[in-house]
Amino acid sequence: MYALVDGNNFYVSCERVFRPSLVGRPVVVLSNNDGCAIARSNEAKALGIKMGAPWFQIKHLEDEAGLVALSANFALYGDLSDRMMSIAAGLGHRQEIYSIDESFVDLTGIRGDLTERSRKVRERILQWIGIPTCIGLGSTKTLAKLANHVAKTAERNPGVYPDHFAQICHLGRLNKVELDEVLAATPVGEIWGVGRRISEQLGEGGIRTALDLTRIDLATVKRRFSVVLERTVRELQGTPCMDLEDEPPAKQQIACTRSFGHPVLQLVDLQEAITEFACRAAEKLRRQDSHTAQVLVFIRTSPFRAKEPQYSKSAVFPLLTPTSDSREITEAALAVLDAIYQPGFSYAKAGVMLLDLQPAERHQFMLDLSPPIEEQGGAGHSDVEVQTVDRTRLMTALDQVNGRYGRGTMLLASAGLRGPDRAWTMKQERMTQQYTTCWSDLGLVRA
DNA sequence: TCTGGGGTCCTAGGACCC
DNA sequence: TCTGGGGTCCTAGGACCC
Repeated sequence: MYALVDGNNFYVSCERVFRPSLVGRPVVVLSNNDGCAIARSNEAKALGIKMGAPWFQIKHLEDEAGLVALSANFALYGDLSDRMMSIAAGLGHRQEIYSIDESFVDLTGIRGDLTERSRKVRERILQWIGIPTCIGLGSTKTLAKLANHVAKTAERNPGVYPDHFAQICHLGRLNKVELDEVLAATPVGEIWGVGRRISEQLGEGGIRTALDLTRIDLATVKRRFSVVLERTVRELQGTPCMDLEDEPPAKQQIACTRSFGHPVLQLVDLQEAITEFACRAAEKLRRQDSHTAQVLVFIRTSPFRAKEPQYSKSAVFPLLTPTSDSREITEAALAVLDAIYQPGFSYAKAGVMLLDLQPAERHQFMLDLSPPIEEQGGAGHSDVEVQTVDRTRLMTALDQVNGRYGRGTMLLASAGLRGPDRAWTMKQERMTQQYTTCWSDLGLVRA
């Protein structure tokens, strides 16, 4: 049996912890650059605001309906997520943190009333952290996901599913007839792994509900769609096909990409941006103890400004010796930028991606074809080894300084020294405080 | 005027091998 | 006129997730 613990409207709930006046009001959290809505309170959903709706299209609801919009405060959400996850972990023996607001918990070997146990964990998260959650239980991860959907829907839209499923839904306790009723009430597009495209195609074939999907022929699914969808159908039928991943595998690629706050035309501005993205990506790379062998850079204009000339280009720089050194990665990235930059365009977005990642302990040295150096006396380390050690220590020091005194305390000169005055700096006009991770942002209590 | 960021997996097709 | 069989590896693109 698996449980899925999921924070309700997570980013909005995080903001409400420190600003209780937002409870009961329509609230959205906006993406970087205050671009579009990436989290909505129930009241905002009731206003008809869709996931991903551009802010400028819903801004009028500020005056008309009292809508509150906030800039994304990821430092706050990440910290509250950690706290929520540590309590959710107590539900069972093993936990997979699936996203910032969701975790699967393996309930194998847990005895007693699982619904009651889940309810207690839910209450503890609500009381200790302040985040409301829903918990779904099922015999496979896909069914636990479905159960979670049922729990959330029953809480928000009475009538779709039986009321007692609100907040906690244990599908494992249902008999066949009851389970079929739940499946029949669930549109196929709500199933984990069935997106918009596949949902449309299934609909054309008359498959509209989750129940229809469980009754489809497995061989046909595999042939007409893929092994991925076949696995989803099996899981829906109660056969586990996906394991819990309690130890997250190392990432296979690492990216840092941003849309700019203003259009960027000058190469020098792009160079600063690419330097920063490359250094951030390199930092993430070192955190997981990997090296990269390929650096990809892309730049592009805005596809939304259709009247302006469009340009989009990316290219890869292969590194002869895999590395996690910010200087080498930045040098490669800037070389790519030079090669793909075209003057005369208004650039809207750029990014750096590190590909072909490998464990740092695997060393690939250059084949040295130069003539052997005459005996210099003393054994000691070879030049290559000394360089590697120095470089590692330098990068460790860099990460430690920035970790302790804040991002950007020590940086490469090509990142520029203009700080927030840079042409491309993100727009974040509605930012809340970093209440839990920054001393100067602590909340004030007025007596 | 204003439209996010960061990932994963699978498949088809081409290049290449013997 | 007639042109095999069985592989691997890589890449681009599509689908999905939050």
